[in-house]
Amino acid sequence: MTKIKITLPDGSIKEYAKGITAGEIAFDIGRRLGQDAVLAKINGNIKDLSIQIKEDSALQIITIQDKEGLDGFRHSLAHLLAAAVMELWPDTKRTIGPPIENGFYYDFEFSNPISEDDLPKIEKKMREILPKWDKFERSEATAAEAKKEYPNNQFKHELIDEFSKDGKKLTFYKSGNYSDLCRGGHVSSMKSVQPDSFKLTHLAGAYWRGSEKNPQLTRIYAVAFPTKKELDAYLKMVEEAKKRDHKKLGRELDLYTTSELVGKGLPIWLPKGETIKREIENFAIETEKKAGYQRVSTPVLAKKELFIKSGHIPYFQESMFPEMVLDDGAYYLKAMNCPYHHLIFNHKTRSYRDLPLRISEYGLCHRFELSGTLSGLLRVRMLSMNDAHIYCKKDQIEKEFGDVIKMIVDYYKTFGFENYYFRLSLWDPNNREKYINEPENWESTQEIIRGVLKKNNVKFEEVMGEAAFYGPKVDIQFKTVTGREESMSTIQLDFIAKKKFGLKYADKDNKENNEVYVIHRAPLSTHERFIAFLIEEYAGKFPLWLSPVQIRILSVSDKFEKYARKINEEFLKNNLRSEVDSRTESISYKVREAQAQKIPLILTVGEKEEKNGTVAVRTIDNKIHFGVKLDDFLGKVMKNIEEKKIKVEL
RNA sequence: GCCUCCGUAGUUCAGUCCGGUUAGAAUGACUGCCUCGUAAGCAGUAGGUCGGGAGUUCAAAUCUCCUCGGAGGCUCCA
Repeated sequence: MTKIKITLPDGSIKEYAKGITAGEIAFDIGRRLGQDAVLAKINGNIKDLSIQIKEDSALQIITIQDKEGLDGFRHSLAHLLAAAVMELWPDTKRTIGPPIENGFYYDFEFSNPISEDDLPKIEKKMREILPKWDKFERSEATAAEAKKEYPNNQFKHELIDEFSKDGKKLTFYKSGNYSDLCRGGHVSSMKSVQPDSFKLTHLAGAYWRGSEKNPQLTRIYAVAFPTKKELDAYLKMVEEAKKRDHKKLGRELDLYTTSELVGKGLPIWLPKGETIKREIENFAIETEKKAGYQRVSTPVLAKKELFIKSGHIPYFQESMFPEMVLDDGAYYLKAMNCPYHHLIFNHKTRSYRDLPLRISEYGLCHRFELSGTLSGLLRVRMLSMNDAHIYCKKDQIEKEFGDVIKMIVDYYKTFGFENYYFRLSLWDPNNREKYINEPENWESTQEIIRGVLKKNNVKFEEVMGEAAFYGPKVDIQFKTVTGREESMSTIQLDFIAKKKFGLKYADKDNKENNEVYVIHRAPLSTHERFIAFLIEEYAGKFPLWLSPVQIRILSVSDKFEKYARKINEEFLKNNLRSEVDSRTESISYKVREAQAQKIPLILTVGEKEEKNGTVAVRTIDNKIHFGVKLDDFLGKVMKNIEEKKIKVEL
């Protein structure tokens, strides 16, 4: 029999009979590896373990510990879920069941709707079936054969037609007596799967193939980890994350509220939330001033004609609040600031010397977002945008774009964000009707932006077909503590505004030039979303400069109230946000309450402090510093705020 | 907008499945006592048309329908 040489990841070479499967090799290397094996990477390509190897190859066994292996494990459980559902409700139409970040899901069309109360029943059935399963057996089928497996299931038929294009063979995988159309990627044996390593979590509606034009299916979500220990750890982490939820903390810390009488997606900022908002806004004003921006403010309403001119009507109309008809025409609430800024650009004759012109505003916009998408402060209908538009020539794009990226990185550094990456959204040249027809502009500006990202050495990925219709953009993606990914900041290049608004300037030779590029940017997102991120990122423990109450002074008893008031006056004079708690409660009680309010500096004053002109300081990390000289304290606090430090050190 | 789930004092929750005394608790608020040294002193008082509306019933927080609001998904997006 012919032998083949297999090179393993550690560089060692083993000889096997030609036609051996990767799964057999895994068992040959070690029993444990054989059990944990999920997939094989042969010469860099992910393959099924049952694939026969017929020539000299490099082989890496992928186990449940690897990303691909974990996916295989989760996907195997998706098969099990479908099997359980099909046993319980045989006339259900099954569709697809991929692995996802912490588990998997499977989409079904049930003939009678199920409810979340059915999940334990399904879970029980899965555990009943599990011991009857072992290896996944691969088989091939033609489209006609495959369709027979799914009578009346138009979803599977659609997939079969698609996958069998060009006469390709379809593959089925079977374990126990459950078989499903599948391209592979499973655990080598279900015997290695622990019955308590997964949990069905919730139901959700999901459109077939992600399009709202298609029927809506019932999606069953599950979490799954190789061991119960890991599953429990994950569930615990989710519980912890819930404690940081900005909706919960926003209420507990009196930052914002909502009212049915006002309407959904319309938060009401309370004094403490407003303080944070104002601090962030002041920071932005300061930063933008240094960066050469000019600040404006524009009305929240405008006539319909403005938004027709900008093209937002009808293109963006369904995301705008409906028109208000008055005696002199129809008005709309603005959903964006750009049209106004373009008018500002146009309000006088511009020269090349004016460029780049940077116009900024914290503009209050209103967008009629679908009610189902609203969520706390993360998705709202009232948006306080940290907006600005940069009007520049093509040869200035690189510098301006780069400066905005630097500004964003600096902002994030100040706020202490680390969990983010840049996403460059490009046009799709094969889908041209979606985009403004300026192929050369698309290609050249995308190249400029890509270069800027590389030059700034930031982590970024590229996505084709995600650009706005008027130009490429860069979004900065951020992961919330609950694991959801959201866009935080955005920079967009626009080469349609110049046409819509006839933007132009006089060139050096006094010729009219219409090549005005607009950069839209919102580094600090909207106040609403940004503060939602901050609350969760800091778990409500804001840095001193942002804290709504920076200092609370607790008097040990009535006798020391006067001293407490005196130092409070001193703090207030220095523009600090300080208050006195002189209630005749125990010190423990007052400390507890101040801690719950996450006040960064809790000062206690009694006999010793009054006599020595000192304070006892309790910092947010629960450390107590006794006998701190008042002047020292004040100096350190002022410096900390000035430098926008994240932590307080005394 | 669509799917699943949820809505009871300011807040967190019990009671809802299986309709039946004046709807409970904790915490917060208020009043009084306590004058207190670093995460909860003691006592009392007020606070709820059970999100809103309609229906079924002798009787509805509880069952049905509509509606408003919220959560998680889908689609969309800062």
